[in-house]
Amino acid sequence: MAVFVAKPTPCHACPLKALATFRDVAPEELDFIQHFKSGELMVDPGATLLTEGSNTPNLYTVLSGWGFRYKTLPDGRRQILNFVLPGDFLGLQGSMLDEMQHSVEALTPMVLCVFPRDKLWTLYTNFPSLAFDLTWLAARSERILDETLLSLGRRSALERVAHLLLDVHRRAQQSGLVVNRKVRFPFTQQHLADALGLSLVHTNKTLKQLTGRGLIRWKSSVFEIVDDNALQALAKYDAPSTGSRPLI
Amino acid sequence: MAVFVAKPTPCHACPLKALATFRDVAPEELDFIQHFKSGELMVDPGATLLTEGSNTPNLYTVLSGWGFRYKTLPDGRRQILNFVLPGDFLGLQGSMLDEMQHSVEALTPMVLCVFPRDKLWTLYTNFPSLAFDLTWLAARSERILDETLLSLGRRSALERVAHLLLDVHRRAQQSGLVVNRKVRFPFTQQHLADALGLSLVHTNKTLKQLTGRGLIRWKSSVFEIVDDNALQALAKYDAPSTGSRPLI
DNA sequence: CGGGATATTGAGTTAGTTCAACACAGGTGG
DNA sequence: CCACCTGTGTTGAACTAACTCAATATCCCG
Repeated sequence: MAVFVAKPTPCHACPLKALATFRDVAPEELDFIQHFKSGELMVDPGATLLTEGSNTPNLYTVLSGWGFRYKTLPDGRRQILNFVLPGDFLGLQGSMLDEMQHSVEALTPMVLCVFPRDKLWTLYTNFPSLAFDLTWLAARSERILDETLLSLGRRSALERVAHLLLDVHRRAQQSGLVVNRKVRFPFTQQHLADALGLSLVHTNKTLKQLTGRGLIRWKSSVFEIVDDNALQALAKYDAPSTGSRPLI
Repeated sequence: MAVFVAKPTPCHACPLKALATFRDVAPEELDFIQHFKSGELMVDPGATLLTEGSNTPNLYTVLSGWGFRYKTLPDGRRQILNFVLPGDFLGLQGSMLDEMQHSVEALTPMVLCVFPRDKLWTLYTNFPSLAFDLTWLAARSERILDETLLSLGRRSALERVAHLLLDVHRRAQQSGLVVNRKVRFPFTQQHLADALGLSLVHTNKTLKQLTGRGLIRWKSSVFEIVDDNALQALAKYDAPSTGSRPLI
């Protein structure tokens, strides 16, 4: 299910550091992060690593693997808020406000960097640059949510599917998961549907349409964008530029 | 349109401090906020105070008045991301990431506290408690967006309208705008529709239904919740508790 | 009192849903 | 190695929630 490792990879060998999108970290910042980190968590696919209504004592950075953040209604309807990829930061809401109001589930095996919440305050007092990074991360996910909200509220199914695929693809690319224009998508059409606010059937038909028009290819979990320009035009997609992102 | 006042109300007389939901601020924090604040901005209804794609040199706290945050698609479709009430903080995305990706428009005359972005870093280095507050605010708006996303993705029109009304009502209450169970709503049904991802006509019909069932009253801009319990049950509404919020 | 914005209502249309059947793939046990 | 089983994907048909169009009513302001 989920295994905690107290003696993990040291931060100076962090796999995320290699990625182009991350900002340079000063040695003393890295030292602090290392000190802040209590261990690593390894999670199996399908496991729930954060639960709505509960109260985690930890914060997490995703080192590898995919997951998704979601909420449910009492009768079981599920809305996926966003997919979680390497470099994403989890659990801030639980630490800042009183409790987590969403859940997170793993789609693949995941490795997470674990930070105890009670050391969070030292981060704010001793490392303003990292505190700034945390706010930066929060602002970034807010922006992503804004964009998703626009999609669910005002884009047609076709535009919506196109937009999500473009966005997931771009984020996967930033995490170095796109090889030779191809990514392995670890989620099902049901996950897509729940992220898009559509039914499974209609999601399927819409995907079919995108494939039929020669815009994408998605066969046995390998996904590829065939006609990037056409897809972007259809989705009214603006690639969000954010500058380089923090490591923590 | 918009007038900047350099010599405004001092922070120790801040109208927000009186509200129950705000946390106590230490005198030296208040001094810093005062120092951080460069003036006040008075905005007329209908004026756009932040524009998508632009780059504000300022951050704002809403002292009084209503507004809304929104995004548009190239063909004009508009999605209202959330309504803006006193105590809300604006412009963080513009300061953290490179540019604003949404706009903000005033619904009533608004008074905003203005903070220059270039002093933001001193806040992080000198006042970790306030830096923490900023992250707290970002986490809070993220939570609100999560909830909205669940609504747009998975709630029916009736549930959705009910949910939004409950939420706006609650936030208005926290800002001290609810008197005798009644609030003055400064927005039109078109605004509601754009916030809900529904058409104007359907929003109207749905409101009618809520009124007909005796759940709400909304006549010449005065809004009132008649049957709180029934409305909450219908909306599957969970009142989010956050503890006390920061002043900045 | 007139005019523009907002709200209301009915009628017809459609995008997306639900239901139901079937196809396909991979994984397991006999 | 095959038969089966379960989860996922695909497709058609019928249905409906929400949309668009269009006309009318009401409100507010100068």
